[in-house]
Amino acid sequence: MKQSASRAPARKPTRLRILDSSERLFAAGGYEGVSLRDIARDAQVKVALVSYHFGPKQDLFRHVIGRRSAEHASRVLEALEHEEQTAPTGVPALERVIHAFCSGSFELARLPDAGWKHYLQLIARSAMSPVNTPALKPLNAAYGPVVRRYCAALRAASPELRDEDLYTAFYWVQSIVQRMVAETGILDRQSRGLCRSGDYDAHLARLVPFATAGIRALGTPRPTRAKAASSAVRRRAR
Amino acid sequence: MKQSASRAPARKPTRLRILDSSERLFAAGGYEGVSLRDIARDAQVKVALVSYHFGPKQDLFRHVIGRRSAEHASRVLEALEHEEQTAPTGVPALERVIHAFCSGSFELARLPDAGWKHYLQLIARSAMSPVNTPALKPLNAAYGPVVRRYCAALRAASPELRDEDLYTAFYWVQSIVQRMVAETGILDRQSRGLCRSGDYDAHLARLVPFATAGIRALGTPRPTRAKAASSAVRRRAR
DNA sequence: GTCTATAATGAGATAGAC
DNA sequence: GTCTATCTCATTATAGAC
Repeated sequence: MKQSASRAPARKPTRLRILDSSERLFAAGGYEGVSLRDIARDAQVKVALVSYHFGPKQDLFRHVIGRRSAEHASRVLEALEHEEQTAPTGVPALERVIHAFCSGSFELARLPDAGWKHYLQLIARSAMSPVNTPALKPLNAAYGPVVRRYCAALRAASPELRDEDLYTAFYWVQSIVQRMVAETGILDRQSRGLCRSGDYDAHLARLVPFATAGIRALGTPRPTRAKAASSAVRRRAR
Repeated sequence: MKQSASRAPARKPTRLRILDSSERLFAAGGYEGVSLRDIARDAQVKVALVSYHFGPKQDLFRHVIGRRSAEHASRVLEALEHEEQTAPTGVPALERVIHAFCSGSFELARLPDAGWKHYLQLIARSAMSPVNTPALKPLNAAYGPVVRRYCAALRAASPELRDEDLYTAFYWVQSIVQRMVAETGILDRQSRGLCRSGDYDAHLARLVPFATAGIRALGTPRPTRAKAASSAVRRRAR
């Protein structure tokens, strides 16, 4: 909390500038797509300073993740706990669980501090890699409890669902949330500007009923699944 | 179609081996995460041969995309056209449109030829980058018509939906499909082995009713959205 | 088509002066 | 903490012999 003595425009501390630049560039270019030199240039420091403060590149990357993962995870968890405390029966309804999960990330994505958006883009990107990104272990550690608690809440909210349906459906909700906070611009283009990536109010208002109805539909018995699969799979003309 | 004269184990042509290795490695490591040397080693050729056959790295990447994008796009389109031809009214029901879209990719993902899986992983990964991957323009060209045709079919199948809801919901279905064919292994771990990434029959049997019910729910009028947004957004304790 | 050789650049990391 | 200087290695790409 010490303040600079001069009247010169107070520059952010070096470590912070490096972290912010890393976060932004890693989110845009991926771990391998960004060099320490890119980061140093963006942060307006010499390259050696990056290594001095954070060691090897992998450690810098883990610092970027570790700076926000715990707070993100507790945010999402607290949203669920708030629902559990305010629900009359102690068991929040399905749509409240969905709402808590989605809004927990959406609220961070639209904060004026763009850092949160970059962080969320970064983990969305990391979660799409089929192979071990340097952040895989720390991410699992941070978000494992979140997944477990939400699965338990979903289980309580929809006892008619089978476990496989529940896990898969929750995975799909995660996929959608990560995709939206990634703000790739694809939706804006596909809709010719009708939908805007940053309109999280609209996304939330649509996603909650969409996911709720989708999950409920999995609980209602449906044809033996052989029918749905056979009709088009057999058409192998080409 | 010429066959080798000797009895030695027929090796695939060089260009093909390079393309297959590139596809596999790019899918796993991303464009920047894989070097031409990695590819040459995997394909068991000298590095110079890669440049000789495909020019600079970006051109190689575009060759990898271009080799399958047209066929993938027509597969997905043909699935829709087949539904349109067999539907009594000429307008396939919502769930048939969803089914056509998902099965069009799922069928390719589980072919014995792993190349298709790698290709699908690669485009799923590229679609998550917030910034221009070298494949962005060719991908838009190949899949633009697919998106337009499916949006039109969804519009015809659910006239009660607003355009914004339709575009967003279809974008979510795309997100889920891409996520599933990416086969990251995350779902397997979250479900502790209960769900398996490669079980596309199960995925399809769940995704069609999930998405159908989700989209239908967007057509039913719902509270002014101010309610859903206000209840939890205002809790900003931290 | 395939090879060796090499050019030209950029990468991550460290040593040591200030 | 910050800088300059440098080391070592890997990268893409090309030239030219076979």
